[in-house]
Amino acid sequence: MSDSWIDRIPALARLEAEDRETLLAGSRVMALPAGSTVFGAGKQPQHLLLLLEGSVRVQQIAENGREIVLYRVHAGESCVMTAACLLAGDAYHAEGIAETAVRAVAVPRALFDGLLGRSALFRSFIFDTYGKRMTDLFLVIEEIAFRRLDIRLAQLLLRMADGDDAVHTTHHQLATELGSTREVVSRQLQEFQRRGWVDLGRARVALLAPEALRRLADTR
Amino acid sequence: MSDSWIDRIPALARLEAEDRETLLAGSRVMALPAGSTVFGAGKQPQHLLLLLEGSVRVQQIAENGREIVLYRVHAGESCVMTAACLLAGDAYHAEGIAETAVRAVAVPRALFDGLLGRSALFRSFIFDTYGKRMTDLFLVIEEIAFRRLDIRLAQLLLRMADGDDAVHTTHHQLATELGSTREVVSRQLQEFQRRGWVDLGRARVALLAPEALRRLADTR
DNA sequence: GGCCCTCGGTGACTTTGTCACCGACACCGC
DNA sequence: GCGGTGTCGGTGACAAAGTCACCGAGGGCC
Repeated sequence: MSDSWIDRIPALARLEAEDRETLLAGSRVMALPAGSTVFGAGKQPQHLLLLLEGSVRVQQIAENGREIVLYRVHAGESCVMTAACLLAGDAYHAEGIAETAVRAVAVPRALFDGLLGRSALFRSFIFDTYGKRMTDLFLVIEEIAFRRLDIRLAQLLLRMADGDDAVHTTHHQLATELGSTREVVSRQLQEFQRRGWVDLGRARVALLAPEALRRLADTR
Repeated sequence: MSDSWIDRIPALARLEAEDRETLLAGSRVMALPAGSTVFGAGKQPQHLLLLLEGSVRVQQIAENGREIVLYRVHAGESCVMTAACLLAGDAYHAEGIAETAVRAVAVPRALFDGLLGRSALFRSFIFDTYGKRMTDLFLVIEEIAFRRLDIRLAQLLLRMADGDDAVHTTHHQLATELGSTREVVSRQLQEFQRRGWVDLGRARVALLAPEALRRLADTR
């Protein structure tokens, strides 16, 4: 039991030996290719997912086709959405997509509930993520309801930039991150380009003046 | 122990005698006047709240003063926000306001965690509310990001109407429910009035043609 | 009556979203 | 190389929503 997947999740590495054994014995490690649908779209999961590697993008899709990214689940985190909708028996209103190849642990429902009962550590691990997701959603609401798009776009570009100050993403993807539409994002990017702040290519935005973007991003 | 506040919460009425006693002994019933701030605005609570009577409106406020109602906690429900932010140690991003006079039970943190461990029933009670809140937030995001305001306003009016097809609310309050602004709501209401669907008075909207509003509310 | 605060109406303007359409580019098979 | 096909992004015209500044009407209170 010395070197198992449990040690990849810091919050769980300190589980008591007994709980650790139960978790290891009862759960199953699975691999998912990039782009696969982890949950949602009607599928009713029977497991709690713990992410070991990769990241999962959770997004909502409206019937008119517009999408918005809600939050991301990263390695070492649990996907409480599955837990909540599982235990509450509620239908999904969002879907999870593997952004990269993903390795995850599937914990069956009964084991999940049992561990919640036995281990205070496991409980606080789960509740932590819960609170985090909640906070994420509050932030999303605040952004789309109250903040200007140009400011949010500037922030997004800075956040997504690689070491060479370039963003390799389509306008459509940027729009989805912001809960907006391609046309609006395109026009805003053109405005940035007109000001000499960025250079636009196919599925690529080069940041020529990150400081200017930063100034905009920092405005209230 | 025959007739206590626990019996007001159906999900907890079936708690085992022992847990029931612990909960009764360790928690405290409190009363709050209408309009008081239940949580938020920097206050860090040390209790989980269970609502016995009344309702609490949870809303977010931006620095520019715009507000949006996120969800409501009703009698018989727990305010998991307090729990989550409590256990995660996270700061509040929302505030809870008593809409009516409120009677609630404050469960200390240690007792809350203990019960989570001992009682599967209590766990599922808490997780149910968690899932419900999550779903509420998804709905809010979908609404403000993707749905037309006139449709949402029509739905809101129908939902808030009393027995006489009248809504006793200011335009500002309606705007807060929708995450919009007073001017926009005012103009939309005037459009409804122009069509003969409503009659407007001070802090009052009379629904003259609920069927017409219903038709609008039902459009995709 | 005078004061003050809340409530709502209004015009001019900006920002954001929608719709329909178009051309440029990349990849693929031949 | 050539043509086909799908993705990507540019565009104009317009509609919906939000912003700003200001105004007047009502209602409670001294």
